[in-house]
Amino acid sequence: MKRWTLEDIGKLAGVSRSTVSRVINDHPHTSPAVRQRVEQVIRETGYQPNSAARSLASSQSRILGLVMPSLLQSAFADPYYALVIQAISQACIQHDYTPSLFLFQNAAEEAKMSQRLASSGLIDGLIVTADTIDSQFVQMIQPYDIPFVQIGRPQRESASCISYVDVDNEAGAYLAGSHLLQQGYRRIGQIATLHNTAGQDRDAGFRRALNDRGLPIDEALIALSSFSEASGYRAMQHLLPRQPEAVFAQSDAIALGAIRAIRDSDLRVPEDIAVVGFDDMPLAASSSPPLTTVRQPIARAGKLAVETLLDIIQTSPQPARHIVLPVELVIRASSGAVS
Amino acid sequence: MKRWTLEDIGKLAGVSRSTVSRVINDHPHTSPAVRQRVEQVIRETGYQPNSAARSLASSQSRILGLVMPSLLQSAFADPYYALVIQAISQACIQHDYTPSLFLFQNAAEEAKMSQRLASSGLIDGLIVTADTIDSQFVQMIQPYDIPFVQIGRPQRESASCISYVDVDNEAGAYLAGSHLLQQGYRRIGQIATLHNTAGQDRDAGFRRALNDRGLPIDEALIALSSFSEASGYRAMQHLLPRQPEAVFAQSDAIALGAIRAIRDSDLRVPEDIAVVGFDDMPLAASSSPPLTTVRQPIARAGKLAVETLLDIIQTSPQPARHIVLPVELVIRASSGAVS
DNA sequence: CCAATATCTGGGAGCGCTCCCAATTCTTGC
DNA sequence: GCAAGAATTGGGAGCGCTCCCAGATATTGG
Repeated sequence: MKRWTLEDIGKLAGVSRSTVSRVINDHPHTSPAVRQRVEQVIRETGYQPNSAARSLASSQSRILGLVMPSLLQSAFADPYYALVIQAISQACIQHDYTPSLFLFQNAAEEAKMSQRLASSGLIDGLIVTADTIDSQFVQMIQPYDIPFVQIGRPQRESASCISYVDVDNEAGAYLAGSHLLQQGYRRIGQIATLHNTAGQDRDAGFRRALNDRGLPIDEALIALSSFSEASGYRAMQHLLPRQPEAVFAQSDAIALGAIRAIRDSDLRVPEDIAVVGFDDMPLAASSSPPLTTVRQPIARAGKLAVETLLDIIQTSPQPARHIVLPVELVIRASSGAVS
Repeated sequence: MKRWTLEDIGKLAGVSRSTVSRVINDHPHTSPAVRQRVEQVIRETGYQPNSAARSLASSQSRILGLVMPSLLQSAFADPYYALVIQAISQACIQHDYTPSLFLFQNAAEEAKMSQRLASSGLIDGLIVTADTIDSQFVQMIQPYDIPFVQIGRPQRESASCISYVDVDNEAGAYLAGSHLLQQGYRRIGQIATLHNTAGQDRDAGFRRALNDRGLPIDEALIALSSFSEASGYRAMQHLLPRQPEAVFAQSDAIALGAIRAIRDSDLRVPEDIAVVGFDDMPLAASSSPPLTTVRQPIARAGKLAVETLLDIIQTSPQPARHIVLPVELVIRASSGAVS
């Protein structure tokens, strides 16, 4: 297949380069007859404009970068990331943008790439999922003027000047905690992940739920974990001797691990210990028992992140956009509310 | 931050555009003194070459596309894909290439994008994970002359002329089957996924293992499934009434679903039914019981796919490269071999 | 029917690089 | 000490597009 150029197509259609360009970019001031003829030729030749030339001339690449800094091997296995990636990829394609993926293993890689990402012009904007407390990535790209949006709340100091799309983790955890209280449980444990902002917010919501009912927080019933099944299992093993009646796990993966730990000790869910998760992953509905959990709209968040970023690119970075999506409690068997 | 150009850097270093270009691209014929001066200026300014201009002039983008056609929402949740993506992203960055991700939902999207991917010059090469029997994607890009590598064996008709990186699914399933036979099991079931080539190969290996021991295949003990936990659960439910002594599940996700189904029927693994999986996902080692499974080198396969693709790009598409990686059996508790 | 305006079209300039060739400078050998 | 050759360096051309302006053509009103 020949590599056609605008000029070629123009010649074949009997018009100039510029006219073909106008047709392709849907600019006004082209007569319907000409437009049709050109479109015909484009269809017949299978012409595709050269993206490099386009980028160079228009100084925009129509490529969006998705950056996930310093993920542990296991952390990335959480289906959460797969869903985020999928949603963003979808949204990009829908808006005729190309998604590029940057998964970094360590700070050195981040540093090396941040400059390139920000100033080679390869990428029009960045979506960053850097809500771990110690991630430096956002600080590294802020000095550059590349548009970016964070998924998840940034750390407090910088939150106001950074655009982000988040889900209402605090409210979700509040719902989860309140639900367990409503079921009559009093010794309620939590498996928490405090090294990212989502975990902190969920922790805050959980505590507020207990406070609102006048229940003191028993710190011995709070176990720390990372966002993985195995780590949820371990955390639950620590909690078991303290005999909680119920546990709020900060993610579904953690909840699944916790359930496994409970069953391995020959206890039943929810009869002996009730469990609530967070995320509503596909797995949650079909686990044994089906998991009561807080549904967060991951796909919508991803889509909104892309659209917010495009808005920033097309209009102006100021003011920073802050979007917080509502979540809902999905009640299933694991919390003892349904048989 | 100013957007520097080669010309700017040249002026600052007292040399010409061309010399700076030579330094950046590590071409020979530059005096050490000049080279050092230029590198100094580049460091001070933070200059990054404009990728669009580079692509246009050199007609290569240093972008690799990763295409995953028509994945169901749930299929993508399988950590397998996350690991593949991670490995490929890593390998790209290592080789100074940028990975782009194309997840397609349906055939229409595939058709629309295949042409663009193949002939806009945006992408230097493609890695395709299209081993489902009915995927048309490979056929759609074959007419173009864009280099591509498939992960997983292509369908028979086209396998010889397509470069691919695969793992030895047949041998792995043979190992799994033989292992169960060696444990003394005779009524051995299989949960199979036949709509992709990996599943077919695993099926063949499993059957060969049984055949080699003179055991007839009981088709009633073979249940069909897709690559998901939930679907493994359902398949196992079908198998349970037939009372298999052991089950070979074609993936770890399926195996986990099967184990859940077995336990939900108040049977034990491995005492009542032994289970072997395939993949050796991170989860497999820490499940209850730990899963005997066939370890496939996903990260290595991803890395090799990238490197094979780069080799094709840099040298020639001919002859087609065929790489089949060995797998190994990892024996854990679920097959009854260890206490 | 022609001037005035609105609509359409063509071509020059330029985006920031790479590639190539010619010009310049530096070596080296006899 | 000077020619022949090798190592450096500079600048033109061009990659395929977009953007803009000027010229051509069509449309309208008086």
